[in-house]
Amino acid sequence: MRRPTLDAVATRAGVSKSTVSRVVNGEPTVAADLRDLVMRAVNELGYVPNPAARSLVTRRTDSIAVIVSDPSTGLVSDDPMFSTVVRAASREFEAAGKQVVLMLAGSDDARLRARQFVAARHVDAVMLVSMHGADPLPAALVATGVPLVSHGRPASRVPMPWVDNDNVGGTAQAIRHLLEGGRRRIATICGPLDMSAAQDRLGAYREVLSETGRRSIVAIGDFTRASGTEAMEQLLEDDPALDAVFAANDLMAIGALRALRRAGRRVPDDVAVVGYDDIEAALYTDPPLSTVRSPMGEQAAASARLLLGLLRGEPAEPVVLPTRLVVRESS
Amino acid sequence: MRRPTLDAVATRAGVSKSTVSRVVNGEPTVAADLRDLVMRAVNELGYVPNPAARSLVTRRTDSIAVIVSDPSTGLVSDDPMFSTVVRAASREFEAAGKQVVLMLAGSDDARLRARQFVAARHVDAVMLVSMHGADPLPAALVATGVPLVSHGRPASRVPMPWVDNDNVGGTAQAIRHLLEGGRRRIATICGPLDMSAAQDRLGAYREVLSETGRRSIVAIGDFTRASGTEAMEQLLEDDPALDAVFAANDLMAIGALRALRRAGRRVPDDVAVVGYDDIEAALYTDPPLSTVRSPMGEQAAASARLLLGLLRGEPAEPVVLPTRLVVRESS
DNA sequence: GACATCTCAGGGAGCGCTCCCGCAAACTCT
DNA sequence: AGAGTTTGCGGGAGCGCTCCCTGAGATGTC
Repeated sequence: MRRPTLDAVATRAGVSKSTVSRVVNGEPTVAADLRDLVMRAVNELGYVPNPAARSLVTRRTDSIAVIVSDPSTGLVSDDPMFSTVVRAASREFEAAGKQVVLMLAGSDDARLRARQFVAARHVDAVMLVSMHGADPLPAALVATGVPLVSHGRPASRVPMPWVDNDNVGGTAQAIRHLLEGGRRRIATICGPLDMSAAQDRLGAYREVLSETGRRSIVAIGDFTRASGTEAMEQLLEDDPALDAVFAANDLMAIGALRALRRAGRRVPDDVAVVGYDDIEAALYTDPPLSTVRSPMGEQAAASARLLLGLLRGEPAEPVVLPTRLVVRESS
Repeated sequence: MRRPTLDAVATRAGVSKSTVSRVVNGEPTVAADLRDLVMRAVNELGYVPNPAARSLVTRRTDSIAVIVSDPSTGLVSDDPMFSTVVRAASREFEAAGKQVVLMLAGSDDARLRARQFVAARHVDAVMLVSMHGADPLPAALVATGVPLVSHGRPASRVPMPWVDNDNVGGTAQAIRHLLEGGRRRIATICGPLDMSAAQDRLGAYREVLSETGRRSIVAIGDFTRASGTEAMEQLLEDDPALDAVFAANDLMAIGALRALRRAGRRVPDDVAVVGYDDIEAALYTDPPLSTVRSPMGEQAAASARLLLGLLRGEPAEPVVLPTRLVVRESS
């Protein structure tokens, strides 16, 4: 038993396919009585348009790919960024009547699939999330001619609009705050350097310190809790006299807190800690974490809106959202 | 300028559309030399099949909806379950060549959209995540006749296979552990009671306590950190002499730790705390959290595999995955 | 060698929809 | 009142693919 088609509805309502199509698509040029007739037939038959047939002729799919770089190695992690960004973007897209196709660009294989998928015009547009600089996917997608937007400034120079938060300004606020608090040996745990957010935050840290004639103390993490712990241990070994640490995200700050606790350092008395992002967990650490609030959900929503605008033919310029320091008890 | 079609490839290769179709779909009944000829034309033209045209005739879409209940009220939260489950399921589906369409079933409007979307056969199958008992969506989806699976046993009686973890066994282990540690007044912070996981965990808590002749001390949360803090404050007020608390998930346990800290109770000396799930954050609390390890990612992957099996026509039975207590320093 | 069987390529219908075109009826205007 | 314009509906081509059917040539059988 097959689902009812436009033709079936037309026959039942005693009108033509064209009229049913017009009614279903909400065109105003249909007489009210005919419209009612058609709607009754639609409801009686439980008619739902076939999206494949529709998009075959319209060349639209009304769906948007959200492509997230996802490390294929290791376990799935509970990255709060993923949840916040994907949800916020999804809400925005769904409100605009667009379907969200989620793709994880972890392996080379997955990236190839994503490329093919977009090339096949399975989606009308693509939103890229947390791409690494070395990733060839963004450039490959630009070549398909599909509208694109990046959540976060792309690390490599690819021509596409993006939305980011003020990484430089936010970091500068954090470091100045530590300096004003009398901290003299301020270390940082930075993120993976092939990502623009990590680069920008590290750059701003260095910039502010060099302005005041202080030297940088850097350990490299990868934005995970575990890497924060490791990096902190490394820092304590490198410079046991450090009195503050700026972690490039909260997850690493949480990891650093653990390392400090195990090393017997008191926070903030011995070492001040400041994170970045202000995820919900930052409120629940002991002591509660000072951090730079980045509007992650807003950034994702703004990226989504930018892309929707692009789809309507509006121009798109990069957007930088403001950040602000939230001082709690860890600094 | 339009994308190349099957016809274009056929003309270029000097064969028929049918042959190109066979080659593209990997059918073995094509002579090797013809196959090479076709593949060369495909590559030269950059041909990618049009998925809409294909699914119009095959009545398959090769995509699967993952529908997650998402509270429309309030901010987007950084629920680690969302990240873990969605990623694990996506990986499984993508490995099987299926696209994942993510839908958030927050508002009634979104639920209606999801229903229509599935009714339109925009997807071949549906995976439901963390549905509430009162939600009419699961039953509505069953009515569409699309293959379904639920991540977590559905709270209401709807006929669909599901994968869950051993909520009862896991909770029982946790409570017995607290009893064996000499705890006498064991409270619980349970989840929203319209969810089966919350029901099962609360039921097992009550069961074990009543076996030993002890009374229940219950506060209700909603699986968020904030609700854990509130519930813990309530519990301390109701029974200041309590010496242990079992939180129905780690997020609420983390919230409870905060309330205990603010109330000046030492963990585990004054109050032992045990959570549920063993999310990564449980390792980073102070003290590290004892918890019941539920294989969340595995559960999601198993749900996905069950659904893929269903799609291949295999039968599907509910699955319950084992859990195990992980004792750390909070108990 | 005659006939049946098998293999593999091509022809073409048809999936369900949109949208252009044409036509008839209803207006408007001088 | 007649010609021109507008409005609303139906007819039908065509989107790009799959898959059934047909038939030519290769292979097998006695």
